[in-house]
Amino acid sequence: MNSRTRQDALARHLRRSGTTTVAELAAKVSASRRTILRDIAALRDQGFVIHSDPGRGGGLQLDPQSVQTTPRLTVAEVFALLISVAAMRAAGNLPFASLADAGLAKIERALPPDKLRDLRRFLDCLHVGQLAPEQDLSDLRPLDAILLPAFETAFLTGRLLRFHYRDAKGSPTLRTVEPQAMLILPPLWYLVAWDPARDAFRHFRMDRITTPEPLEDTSFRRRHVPFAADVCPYRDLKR
Amino acid sequence: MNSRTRQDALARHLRRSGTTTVAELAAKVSASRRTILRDIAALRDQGFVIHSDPGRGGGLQLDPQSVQTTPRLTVAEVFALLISVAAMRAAGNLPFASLADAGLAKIERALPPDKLRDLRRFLDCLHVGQLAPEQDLSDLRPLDAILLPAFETAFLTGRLLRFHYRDAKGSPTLRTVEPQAMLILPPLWYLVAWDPARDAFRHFRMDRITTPEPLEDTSFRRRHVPFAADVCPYRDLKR
DNA sequence: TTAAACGGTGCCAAAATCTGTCACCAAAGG
DNA sequence: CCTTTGGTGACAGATTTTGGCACCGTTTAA
Repeated sequence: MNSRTRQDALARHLRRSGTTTVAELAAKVSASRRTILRDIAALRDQGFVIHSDPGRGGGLQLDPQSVQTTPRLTVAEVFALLISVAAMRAAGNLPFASLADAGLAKIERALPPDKLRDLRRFLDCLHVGQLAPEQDLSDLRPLDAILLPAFETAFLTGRLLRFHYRDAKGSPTLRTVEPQAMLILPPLWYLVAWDPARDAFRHFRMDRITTPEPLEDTSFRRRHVPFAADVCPYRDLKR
Repeated sequence: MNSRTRQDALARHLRRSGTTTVAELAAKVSASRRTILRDIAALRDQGFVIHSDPGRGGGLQLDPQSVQTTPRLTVAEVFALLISVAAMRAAGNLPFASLADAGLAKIERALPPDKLRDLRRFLDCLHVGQLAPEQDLSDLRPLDAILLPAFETAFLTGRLLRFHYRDAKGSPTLRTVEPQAMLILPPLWYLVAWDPARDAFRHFRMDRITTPEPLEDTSFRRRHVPFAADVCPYRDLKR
């Protein structure tokens, strides 16, 4: 057994059983008492707080406060979490927001710098507001997981986006547009894009978009997006 | 230099510089070519995807997709994130929910088992629904960060909770109640509790609660919470 | 008071592992 | 053909880890 894996095993055993003795641990991982004591010292160096009581009935005890959770997330999962929280802020007052923010900030800090830049650029295209109450939500459907990576590449590399769209009346069309922004009006999500075929801005409800496909063409320019009532069904648009 | 720190240094250098050769890395950490190649193999074993091109102009290239971020979160932050997402689900359809869920599942898995049990018990007391539209939201205030730890201890250890409350008319009272459940009707949060002084269930809007204080008394019992319109201003209550 | 059970430290030799060197192979490009 | 690049196997020496030992301080029970 490797030195590192043995120390991990010791930490796991300490977490499970409230109190243990050095002899027990030695039997568990089949190592000598001396080695266990050295490993305990190493764990303490790594920041684990391990109380020890000498004498009969004594033993080792891991302070659970000192154990930090270190999940391993992929970049896409971090994207999804941050976008979700951005949407939640739009929904109203977010309880315990400061704690959740602290957690998200830590998650952000762990991103590699290029991914962090991408993330900020992506979130810059995100606008949140409150939906006007008279909106019809009867045909709302859950969003497809394919949308996120497609939108990511389209926004980050500035590509034309082609997709099938089913409008409010249910008639399907194939669109090829310049993606400019995303608008969150919970529970609805919109893609705000310039439609070259119509020479005008259009907003597309995301749950009506299927089979999105970023094209090779990156020749279009960023435009100033007019967030006005005649373009999007929003109320009180704010960042 | 330690074997592990050297491998970390190599990973860092690979992340920064797009393409590198073995010879460059060897010069960087002043180790032999053979050692570098062994370290590269170890990194690949650890899950890093490193492309390699033989021949002139070739070299090593780290696939950024394979780099996982490993933030260090405290238990309270994980609580806050999970509660926030529970609230968000209540707000409507959650975009990219499957990805965010995968991230949260990883975060949960990294929790120590006793904390995970606590978390599940706490979330069991959480009920979400949709607010009836006629509700008055004019005096909505952000929640105090002190509430979360107080509610945590009250629910997990089953203690009486004492707090100051300011009702809809603005008149302040001091309450001592048995906390039974939490109700989320975005953007409002309610504490559902049995009030022994009135011998009945009461719901308290959380943003009207100040200075919560868990008492020593743990003698009360869990009750069946009636989520009915006459108790809570909810619509379509669902888990 | 004594003895046993517990954590903790210093030391040293044996065991295990890591490292560098060397020879050599395969692929790519001139 | 040669050069440049990654990749593998083998082996001896350097380095680290490990286990055993003696010993210390504390606590508790006999």
